[in-house]
Amino acid sequence: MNLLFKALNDQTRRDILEMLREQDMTAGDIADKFDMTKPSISHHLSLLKQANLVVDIRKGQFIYYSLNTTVIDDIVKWFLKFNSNPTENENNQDS
Amino acid sequence: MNLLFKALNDQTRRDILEMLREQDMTAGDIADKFDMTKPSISHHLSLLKQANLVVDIRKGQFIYYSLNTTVIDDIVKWFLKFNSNPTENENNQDS
DNA sequence: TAGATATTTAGACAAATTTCTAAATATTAT
DNA sequence: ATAATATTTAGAAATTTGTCTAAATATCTA
Repeated sequence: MNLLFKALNDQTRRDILEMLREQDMTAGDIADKFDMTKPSISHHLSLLKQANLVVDIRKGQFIYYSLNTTVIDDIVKWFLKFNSNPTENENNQDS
Repeated sequence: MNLLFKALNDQTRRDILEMLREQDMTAGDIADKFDMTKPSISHHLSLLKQANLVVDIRKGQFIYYSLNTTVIDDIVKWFLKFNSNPTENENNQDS
């Protein structure tokens, strides 16, 4: 969970995920969409990869990045815990 | 979204959320659960509050913290985008 | 009012993060 | 082989973050 939340804690990386939702892209094409150097984007892609949010496949000179949505399922599960009452709780302090 | 992901990007803060899922707690009681000073916990609570993930209510000397689950709905919605194929326009948000 | 308790605010500092430039690696084409 | 293109790695600088201690604020009680 740590790497996952860390990867998501950056607007550029979230933007990359949203772009990859539309279609797979090469590292260079991704970098072209941002006002940022290629090494910086490469670093962001590395963090997304560490979190297993994306997968990369080399095709010749190019490296294609694509979403891995199975991790999304895990994180959604983590959040859904908070929407179900743990012990049917109205054990709250009311005035 | 920025404050939200920022708030979630810390194990201590995620632990606090999980504790508040069970029951509302005072700042002091929360701090007692961690090997960390009260000012540090107070800072974490401040970030959770900025993200609107928790709400605080003073009762006398004590300040009670409790979860705000409406924000969870928003973030889950953000994630569920990634589980529906954009080009084929399939909507699987019901669950 | 004074003292005790609960909590936050302020300021400092080390560690982590983001970004850059320069250089390295991998592949393709001439 | 050499050059060109695509991408990553390395190292450095600026910023942000997490934590601490000390001090401030708020409330309760004797």
